[in-house]
Amino acid sequence: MVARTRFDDSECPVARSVDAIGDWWSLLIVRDAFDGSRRFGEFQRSLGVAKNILTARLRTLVAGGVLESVPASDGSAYREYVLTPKGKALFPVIVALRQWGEQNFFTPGESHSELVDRRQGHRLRALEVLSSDGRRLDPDDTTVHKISTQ
Amino acid sequence: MVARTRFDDSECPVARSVDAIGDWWSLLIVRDAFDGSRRFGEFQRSLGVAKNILTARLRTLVAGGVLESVPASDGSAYREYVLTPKGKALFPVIVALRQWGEQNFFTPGESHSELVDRRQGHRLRALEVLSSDGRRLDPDDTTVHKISTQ
DNA sequence: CTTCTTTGGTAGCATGTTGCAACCGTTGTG
DNA sequence: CACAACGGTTGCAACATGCTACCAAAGAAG
Repeated sequence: MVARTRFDDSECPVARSVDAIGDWWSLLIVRDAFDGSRRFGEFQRSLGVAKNILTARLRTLVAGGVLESVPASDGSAYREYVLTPKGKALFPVIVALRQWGEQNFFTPGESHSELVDRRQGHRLRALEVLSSDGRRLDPDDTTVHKISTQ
Repeated sequence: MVARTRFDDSECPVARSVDAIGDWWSLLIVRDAFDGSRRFGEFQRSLGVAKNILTARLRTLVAGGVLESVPASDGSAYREYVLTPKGKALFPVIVALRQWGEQNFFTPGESHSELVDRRQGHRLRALEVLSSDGRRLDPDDTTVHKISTQ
């Protein structure tokens, strides 16, 4: 599916997002980028992914405007991969997946990595889906509308 | 990767979530479930996915506790697939992907489906990542901590 | 109760993608 | 200058995907 079936033409934003990211590896690359990974080798060691796959995914992410290839920050001749603004905008997606995982796939007390507020070292507040006037919304409180924007 | 490489043993909640969902089709199935699809045929027509793939994905999602197979609500002998509480907890993930897609992959004025507050018909508020004391957090304001919970 | 259609799959096969291991040029290091 | 590390590329085997055809059970029509 990754390369053959495309959702680009879908009018569902979820489908376009999914298509733009590419596959799960790509999402984990983005996660690592949020966690500070920048270099090819860092991603490779962290993920344990085959190098040819990593190469392909990094290329896709750069082509899709999620990552950007920049000169290495340490002055070496190598390059680094950093999140673009579009990539950083994936933050809520990663946080949402992280919180879902924490709540559903860890037994209480089981060790896991944790995303914390840098200033206070505290865990983040759980994401909330809110209406425009600030009410907390459950899935059942929402409905999908086919519209022309305008 | 979907079936061979497993992230189950990872201590990163994002990886476990990704592994639990399975693949992109599964996520789109979940999206459709949020949008009201319940029957095999509904998912199949909506997604255009091959039936054997859909069969496999539905099974995985049921096995993973995301969906549940229940008797059809219309009294027929067929079965329906509905979100479990764990599945409904994916709501912020879907909303986050949707908002990212809306903001990055549609030209202003381009038609797309929209998730609205059922009560008022308004668009949802953009998801915000917040600290425990309610400050809005950017990716750079956070850091990943390896901890033992407790 | 008989036939036709819909539903919800399964089976087999061609094709595409993934993962692995080996290789390789360039860059950094002692 | 030698040697290791980095960042890939290539080829191949194994696996997963997508397509089409097929099929049994259920529902609808008469």
